[in-house]
Amino acid sequence: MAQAIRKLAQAADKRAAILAAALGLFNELSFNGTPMPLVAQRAGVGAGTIYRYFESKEALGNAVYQSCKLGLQRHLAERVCPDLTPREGFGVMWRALWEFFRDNPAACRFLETHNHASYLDATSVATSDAVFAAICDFIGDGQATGAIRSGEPAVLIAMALGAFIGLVKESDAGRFALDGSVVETAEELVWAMLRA
Amino acid sequence: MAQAIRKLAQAADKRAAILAAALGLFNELSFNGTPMPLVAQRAGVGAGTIYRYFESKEALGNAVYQSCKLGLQRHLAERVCPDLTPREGFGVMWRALWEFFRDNPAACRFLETHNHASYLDATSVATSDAVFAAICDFIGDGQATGAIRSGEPAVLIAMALGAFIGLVKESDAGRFALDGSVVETAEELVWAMLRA
Amino acid sequence: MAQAIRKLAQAADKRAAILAAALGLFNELSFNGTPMPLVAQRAGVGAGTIYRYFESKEALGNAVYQSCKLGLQRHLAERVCPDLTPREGFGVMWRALWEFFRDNPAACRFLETHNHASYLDATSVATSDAVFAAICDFIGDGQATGAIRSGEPAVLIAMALGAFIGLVKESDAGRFALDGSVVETAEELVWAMLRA
Amino acid sequence: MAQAIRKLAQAADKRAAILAAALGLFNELSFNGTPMPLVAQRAGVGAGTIYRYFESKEALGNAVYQSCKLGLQRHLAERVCPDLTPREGFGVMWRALWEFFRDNPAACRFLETHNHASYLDATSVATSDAVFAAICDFIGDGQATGAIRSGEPAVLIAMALGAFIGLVKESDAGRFALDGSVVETAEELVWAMLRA
DNA sequence: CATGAATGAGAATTCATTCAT
DNA sequence: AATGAATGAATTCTCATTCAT
Repeated sequence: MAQAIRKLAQAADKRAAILAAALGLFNELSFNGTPMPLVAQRAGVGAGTIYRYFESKEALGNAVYQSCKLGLQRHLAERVCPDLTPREGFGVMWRALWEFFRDNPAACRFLETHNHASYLDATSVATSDAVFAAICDFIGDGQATGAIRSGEPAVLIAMALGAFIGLVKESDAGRFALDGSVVETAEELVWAMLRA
Repeated sequence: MAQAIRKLAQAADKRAAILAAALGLFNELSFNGTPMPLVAQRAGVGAGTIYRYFESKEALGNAVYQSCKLGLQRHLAERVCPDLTPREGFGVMWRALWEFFRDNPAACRFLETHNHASYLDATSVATSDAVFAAICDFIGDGQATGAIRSGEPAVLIAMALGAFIGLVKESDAGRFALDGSVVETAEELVWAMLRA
Repeated sequence: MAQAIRKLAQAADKRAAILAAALGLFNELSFNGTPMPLVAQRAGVGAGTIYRYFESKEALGNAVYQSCKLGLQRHLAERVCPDLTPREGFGVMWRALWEFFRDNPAACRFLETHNHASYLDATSVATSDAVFAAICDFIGDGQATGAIRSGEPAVLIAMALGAFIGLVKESDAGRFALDGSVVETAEELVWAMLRA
Repeated sequence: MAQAIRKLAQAADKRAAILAAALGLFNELSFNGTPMPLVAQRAGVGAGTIYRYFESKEALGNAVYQSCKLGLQRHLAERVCPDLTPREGFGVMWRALWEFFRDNPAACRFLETHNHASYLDATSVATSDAVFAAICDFIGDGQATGAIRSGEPAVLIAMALGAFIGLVKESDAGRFALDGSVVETAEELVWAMLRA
């Protein structure tokens, strides 16, 4: 029994190592630019081993994508709290985004600065939609209280998230350092955009 | 002479056809996922012909990137005008972005929804930097008059552009239609973010 | 002791299961087209277990081949009887072939409708030669009594066996059903070919 | 124009070289045991070149099969002649088989001593059926005149062809030399089997 | 003894690039 | 200058075999 658990743990470790290696390389070289043997090497496993955990490169790409999206979802869900004013709620969400980026920069960059259209499967798209919808609900609530501007929630979210991703991309391009104080200022700016 | 000009015109046509074909395919399949023979086919030229106009696939990728970026730059430069209030100036720029997207959706998507890090050369990066800097200057001017919030211009630009790109990406994801009225509303929101 | 016997029995079972699984798969997918893990799966054993019973895939292929050939040999030897007229003797042998096919269709198809040249070892070839030689002797006896045509026995056997295998192959191709009455008729035809 | 023809000729040469190389190797190593690069090497072309002429290894296997079958069909069709007695007609066909083997031993061995079930496509099967049906017609005609035994033509053909293939296989196994005199004798034996 | 996860050499196939025409 | 057939290195993926458990 203990043995079986150890095996599972090892398998989970390998799976995680492969996912982590793939995430890093997809960021550096893009999905299509990353050879599987390189993923294997960085994960410290044999090339064939990847195929014990993932059906194909495409499946690996989707697994990486979903693992990142679900990580973000969990991160947000853990921090969101219903008993807050809209302004406080927005602050929580914005800082959650920031913490997610700070703690998982690779995941955040992979999700948001790459184009996944050519390989995402239906499950991945559904996952992405679910996360987006969850954030939309939050905006909808704020609109109900009159604290947040009226208008299609999806449009507001697209712009607010876009602003955050813009910060990530341009700081990656070396135009400024994305530290806590910038993020704090940015929070106020985005709130100025959203508030009624 | 007339012949020489006709030849140049043909050559320019072919070059343009190759660039256009590559742009479309890079958007659909990503840079690394696009085979050169497919570019040739869609451009209506022989595979070898591409190499008369571009040294390598990487060179083609950079040419596409620069052609798109310069298109954007030209588009913006043509519309910007020094004798406007900051609010008017911002409106001009925002609508210029929108028109650029409306008239060159492929170029806009390629520039902003893909990650080019693995193949961009120094010239491409410099072009990108120049466009960004030009927009920064505009913000700096507005800040000087006190009409635009203080703070690092690059950060403001990153967020404003990010909001626009967020609209493009999420509308592509089918979350809403990106039409003129949405863009008009969005202009106000972003101005709310930028104004002092 | 009882334990040791049980173990042997289990081992024999596993060996037999592996041989049977391999035989079926070699027929369906050919020797080179059959993966060892699939053999293991169909035999209900672990992939590594096969290598406790057989040195290599090639050794397994040879074991399957020899087991089939020896099965055929035994089948024929059990039925052949020295005190018969040549015609009766031929009838016995022909029907033995037919029964072998009826009772072991996989073995018969594997032996006779596949080309084993690329992996058979000396022992397998020797086994095959021995079976062929045994049948040749039978023909030689018939020739001695004048009941069977003169001529090289090997040629006569090649043709008679060939006719039988032709029936198997073409019935497998769906051209007719190979039932007892066809085989009975065929016996007469082949005898017409062999008799003096 | 002359140029275009030359190109076609070169392409046909390459295609033929690939088919010939594949045929030889499939005989030696079996279809599944033959690596594509080895086919390329023996054909004197690059590995990628094969895929300009054949979609996949399976397609190559089917092309080889069909080219051999059609070669046999042509060979038989050229020699068959309606104005012969059944005995003469059979002699013509038997010798045609023999000449086909003598002139195209690789094709004959590939067609008849290998099992193609795991990769043949519908076209290949149809080709095979057509050749078999053509030979069946011939037997049917002989039966109509009363010169050939009654019974299902397919069964008679299966046995007659089987006898021929038996000669090929056992001579390949080194049991005797398959020369003209053996084939002549064999003709009589098979006729003894077929005649009324 | 039995297992099956792990491996890496080798398989099929693709594709950036060249070059004879 | 333009072509597109040819190439072979590189890619994705498979599988015979091993070995820790």
